[in-house]
Formats: sequence, structure tokens, C-alpha cells
Amino acid sequence: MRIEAIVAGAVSRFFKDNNLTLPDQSMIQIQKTRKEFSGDITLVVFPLMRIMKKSPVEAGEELGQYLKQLPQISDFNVIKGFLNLVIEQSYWTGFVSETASKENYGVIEKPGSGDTVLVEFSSPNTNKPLHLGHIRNNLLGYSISLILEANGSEVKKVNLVNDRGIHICKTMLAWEKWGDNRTPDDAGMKGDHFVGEMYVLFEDAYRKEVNELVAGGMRVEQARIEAPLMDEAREMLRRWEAGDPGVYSLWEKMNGWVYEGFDVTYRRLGVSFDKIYYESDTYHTGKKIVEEGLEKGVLKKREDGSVWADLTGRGLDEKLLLRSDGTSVYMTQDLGTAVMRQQDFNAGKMYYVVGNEQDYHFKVLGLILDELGYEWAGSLQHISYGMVELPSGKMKSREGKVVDADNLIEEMIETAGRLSAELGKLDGLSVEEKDEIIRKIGMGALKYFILKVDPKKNMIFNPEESIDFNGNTGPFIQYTHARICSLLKKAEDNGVRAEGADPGSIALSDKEVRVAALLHEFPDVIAEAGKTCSPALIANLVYNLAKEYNQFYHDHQVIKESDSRVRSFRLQLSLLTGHVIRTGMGLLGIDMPEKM
RNA sequence: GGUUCCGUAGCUCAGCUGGAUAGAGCAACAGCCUUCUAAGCUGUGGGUCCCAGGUUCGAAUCCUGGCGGAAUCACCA
Repeated sequence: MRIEAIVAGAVSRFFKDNNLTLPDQSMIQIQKTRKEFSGDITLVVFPLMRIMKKSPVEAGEELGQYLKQLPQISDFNVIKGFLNLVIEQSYWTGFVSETASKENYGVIEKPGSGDTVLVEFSSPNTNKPLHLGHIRNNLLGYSISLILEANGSEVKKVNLVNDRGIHICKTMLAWEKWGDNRTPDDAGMKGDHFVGEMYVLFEDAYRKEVNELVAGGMRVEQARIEAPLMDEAREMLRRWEAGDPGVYSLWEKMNGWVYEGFDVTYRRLGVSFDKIYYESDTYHTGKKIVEEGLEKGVLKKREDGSVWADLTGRGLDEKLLLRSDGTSVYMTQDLGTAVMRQQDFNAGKMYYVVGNEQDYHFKVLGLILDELGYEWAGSLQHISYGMVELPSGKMKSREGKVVDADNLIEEMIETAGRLSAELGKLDGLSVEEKDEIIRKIGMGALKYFILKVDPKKNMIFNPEESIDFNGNTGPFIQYTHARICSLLKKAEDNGVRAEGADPGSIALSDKEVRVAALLHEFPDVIAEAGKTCSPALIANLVYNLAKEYNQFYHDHQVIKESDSRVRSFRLQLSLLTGHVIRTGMGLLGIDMPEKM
């Protein structure tokens, strides 16, 4: 049993023995002891003093005496209302020796438990390449999938591609007009970038038209609607919806280019999906659902033919589901997608990793599904994350104020290569080996930079200042891991091995205990990260662990330690630290090089 | 205007359901490599936790009201 549970149980027993009743288990508050005080864990006695009818110090003393009888507690001290408990060192050595060999320590493996969970992320539009905002989405979605898996769920990762609509028609129109029949290959570009350029061409020309109309005295809103280019785009959308073969094949061709480009970016990011949905498929189902809702009388049709969900009874507004011309909107497609997924996977939970700009949308989506009578409506959960902003504010693709995903990835890897060369760390390795390590470091820096931030918060990225490789960064943690690998290898080469058995009662330093305590916390952090869908919690723990380990490494000899029991413990501690770093970073989708 | 989220060191961020003297990293400065990887370690300076009230043994954390910022409320996605 874990030490916190042991102590909590003992406190309960104390109250029972003294014929006192604890109104609430949560009054037993156990936390880590702060660095500046002696002890390992702390019981907060303030909540208990009233029940004991004693002063905080008296209550603490009495509880301390009682808890000291536990074999795991060696000493205690009371400062104000805080009872600091010193854990018997054999508890730590026992824990470390027991756990050291478990490579997957902290991960719950529940094969075939049937608890299926679905995670949607990425959800790109097919009219432009991915940017930094998409990177955050992809990394979060992928990491959260891994974390849920580590908590024992069977996870299905799904992507929903927005492959239809007016924005796609804009790129198609631009290509027809100005593309000269060129392909991405002709242009020497990735397909998604090539199509993205068509989108820019359209927007530029369109803006010009609008400006001319406005100069001629038209109001801006009107000009936007009446501009000839927009009219053509709309006409193309109509032809697409009518199944015009020419438009359709152009649509397939250009989307194909984009998918080829996306695949490259996804591979670089290291993300993958179990199933990809396309809105061009799901919007049919969405429409059908809306028709059914009309028949059931849950939805209402207005005189102009548009269909609405009335959510005024739920404290919200009315929501449009079909336009007066019968075409579908975003919500319609999402209704269809949700129903199709439920049929495909029957998941107990459907997570949507989507930016917080769509908080309202997902609130409404859940309510409408509920109104329509789907009993699983409550299983939808929006994992809402904050925007990535530039120092100048929000990224705006129309103004060219975007950080392109492929560029950023390339820059990160380039920087990693330059630093490695400067430090001479990879001298003597083969080119392939070098490239692999450099790639891991560059991507590690990028991924960690994004994932260490609380998903709910907006974050700022400054393109002027490159992402760090020192301090609280991915490479710092990777470096610690590489050091451990090197240490363990050296130990093996020298025939020094960790004896499997518990080294018994040896004297531990503060640093050793602190490393052990962080390792001890790991399973709880994985659980908490799963509950809150926050990879940042894992990033935090792994960083603290790496930092503490580096201090330990600086202050203590491992292989050269002469006392074999101490040496054995330190090797085990290093081994387990390596496992936890690798597992933890693995849950962030970050690879660990063995040397760097 | 309504709703939601946010405001912590010069910058980027931690601070879990209220707990001790609010912490890291970056940047600046000063040290530590003939010893297991110096992408490391140690030290110094740096704070009105946006403001004002309230709740209580105790508030960066919870409540109310301001101020500042963001998102959203579309027959856009």
C-alpha cells in the first residue's frame, strides 16, 4: 500500500480509537512537505483540531506520537498546524528496488476491458497547410489519447477532415483561373502548400474586387456578396453539390494533393489515426438526422424553409440546422458525425479536442443530441484548449501572420543540428544515427514547449526568439535520459549491477529521497492527467524529476560508490528514473535518444 | 450589450479540489569540467499574485463588484 493511504488509514483509526467521529474523509489532508522543513509528507491538522478540541500544536503532537508507531514513519515534527512526518528510509529503498525493473511502471494495462473511448483531434480544412495552432491541437490530441490508454481505456483516435464547402471551392476556382494546369510537383511544393497558395491568390483577387466595388459606392457587406469571384465560387459549390463530374474530379484531385502534404506533416509530428472521417460523407447523415428531428417535432421549420433547434428552454438561443435553401451548416455535419461514430465504435466517451473558440458550439451540439433523444449525448466531452498567439496577437492566415507547421519543424531540427555540431556531442556517429538523434531533439524541443503549458490556457509563441534547448525544455529532459543510459551502459560494461534485492537500511541523502518521492508520485500523476486531460501535469513531473536527478547525479557517485548496497540502490534509482522519464515523455509523444 | 475564459518576476510558464516565508526556466551577473555526458550543477539580484471588499484559524486559489484582455453569441467553419 502507498504511504499516503497508510497514514490516512492510521489517522482514521486514531479517531475511532478515541471515540471521535470524522465528518468527512477529506479532512485528512496529506501533502508533500515543503523543501524548507524536515520531513517527507505533511498532515495538515487545522481541520482536525476542532474535533480533537485541542490546539493545532497539541493535536499535531498527539497525532505524531500515534503515527510514529507505524513502521513506515520514523520521526515527526510539528510546526504550527503542520505535522511533518519523516518516512522510514526502508520504505523508499523497498519501493525503488521493487519497482526498478518495471519498464512500464505507472501505466495501467487492462487488455480487453471493453472501455472504449474516442478522441477526435486535428480536424483540418483542406484549403491551407497546417500552422502552429494545428500543431498544438495534434500534439494535445495524440498525447491525451496515449494518456487515456495509460489509464486503461481502449482509445480510438479519429480525425474529421473538413473537405467540402465554399473555402475549398475558392482554391479550385483559383487553380482553374491562374493555376496554368500546374501540379505541386511542377511547382516543387508540398501539395497542401500549393493549394494554400491558390487560396491566397483567390483572397487577394477577391479583396481587390471588393475594394473596387466599395470605391464605386457600394457598402462593404454588399460588395462581399456581390463580388464576381465570390459568385463564381458559390456557383462552383452548387455544381459540386449537384455532383458535376468536372467539378468533382477537380475537387478530388486537389484534395488528394492536400492529403499527400498533410501525411508528411503528420508523419513528422508523429501522430496517427485509427479512422478518418470526411465531412463530405457525414453531412448526408446530418441532414437525415435533422429530417427525423422534424418528423418527431423536436425541430422546427420556419416559413422560409430553414430548420432550427429551439434551445430557449435550456437557457440558450435558437440554432440554425439547415439553411433556407436546404444546405447544411457546420452543426448539421457534426450531428451526423457524432451519430456515425456512435454506430461505428459505441464508445463510452467521445472526446473532441477543439479550440476554446468553439466552446459554445459544443455546448449546443450536446444539447441538440439530447433533445433529439440520443441517450449517449452526455458522453460527448469537449476538450477545450487555448489559442496559440503571437506577440502581436492572434494568428491570422489572411494577413499572412501565421507560423507554418512545416517551416517550424524544419527550423527546430536545423537548430538541434547546429547546437549538436557546436557542442560536438555527436561526433563519431554515422550520418543516419546523427540525423535520427537530431530529429528527436528538435521535435522534443517543439513538442515539450507546447505540451508543458496547461491546455486550457492561451499561450504565446514568439517567432523572433527560438525555442530554448536549456532549462525547462524537452532537450534538457532528453539529456538527462541520455546520461542515465550512458551511466547504466557503463555500469554494465564494468560488470557492476544492481542487486535485485532490497538494499535494506542504508542512509539516504535528501536528494535521493526527493528523487524517490517523485518516482513514487508518477502513477498518481498519470491518473490525474487522464482525469483532467492534461499532458502538462506529466510534463511538470518529468521536468522536476529530471532536475532532481541531475542534482543527485552531480552530488553522488554511482558506479564508483564503494558500498555495494548504496551503489546498488543508486543504480536502481537511476534505472527507474530512466524508465519514468521515458514513459512520461512517451505519453507526450516525445522520443528519447540514448545518447546526445 | 449577453455569456464564457483569462490577469502570478522584464519575458515564458508552474502553483492540484483553500494551507507554512508564492516557485521554475529564460534573460543579466558571479562561480564549478585531469573524476559516471557541462544540452549539466551552484550562487546573486528580480513580486502591490490587476484593484477593492467578503467568507475563515488560514485566500494567488472560493464569493461579489470594478478595471484590463480574449473568445463567442452568423442562413461562416
